[in-house]
Amino acid sequence: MDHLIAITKALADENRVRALGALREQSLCVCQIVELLELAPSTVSKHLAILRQAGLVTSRKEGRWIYFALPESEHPSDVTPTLTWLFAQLDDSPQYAADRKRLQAILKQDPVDLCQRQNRS
Amino acid sequence: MDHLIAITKALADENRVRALGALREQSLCVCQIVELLELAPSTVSKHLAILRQAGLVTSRKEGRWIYFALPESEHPSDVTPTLTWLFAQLDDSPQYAADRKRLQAILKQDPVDLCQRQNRS
DNA sequence: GCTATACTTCGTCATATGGCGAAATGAGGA
DNA sequence: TCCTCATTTCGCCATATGACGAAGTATAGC
Repeated sequence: MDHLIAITKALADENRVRALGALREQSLCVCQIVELLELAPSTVSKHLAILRQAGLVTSRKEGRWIYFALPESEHPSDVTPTLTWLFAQLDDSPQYAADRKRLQAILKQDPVDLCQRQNRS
Repeated sequence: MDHLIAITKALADENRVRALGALREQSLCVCQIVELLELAPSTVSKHLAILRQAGLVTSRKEGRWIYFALPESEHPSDVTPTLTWLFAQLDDSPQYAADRKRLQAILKQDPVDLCQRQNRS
């Protein structure tokens, strides 16, 4: 029950749901999610930590960057049904559609530039 | 998206999830859910209002009693996939098993007695 | 009508949550 | 070694949430 509630609490925030939606197609580094959600890096970092503790995302360090991704579906503690349900709910959402579109533009930019612009402001 | 977040927020509380689990088999009046959750009637009422606003339960007045139930699966705004997912998650939960057992005992009691005992304390 | 009572609404409180900026961490490159 | 910089952790604040009891609503029964 504790794990289930950790999952539902993690999903009970629009920005965290949007982050999951963004990770549906590919893994992303923090600065790309910061760019999408337009929140402070520290805030996004906290959101991602909550998602990770619930087992809804994994993170992998690659040099100075940390990439977040959805867990492998082969993983034992399986949150796949949860994500399947969530994405089904998301498919009709205008917010999700808008995020997908904006994400395409973000992915075209160099992550280095993204981060530097975020630190400057 | 707003509706989705209303649903996830409604599910982000253990007592509300337990209430949904209790309603899986049959509809219940408020005093029966009060008895199960061991919370003040006013607290339970608020929880049920949140579940109702999210469309996860319906309520039907019958004399002095108000019965809560899961929505009919034929209903247009369908939360069935949500409840299906939730119950699948719940099936392995010891808390859910314990609640089911306790609920059997509660159902054997006269609701009138339940309510009167709750008002007395 | 009046009373009893099942439930909801209101007011209040303690704690949880989500936001930010400043400081800490840790890996790459000069 | 020292600096840069992507990310996290910390400290703080405003608001949201969950709990209760008291007061309000509405219905059954006298």
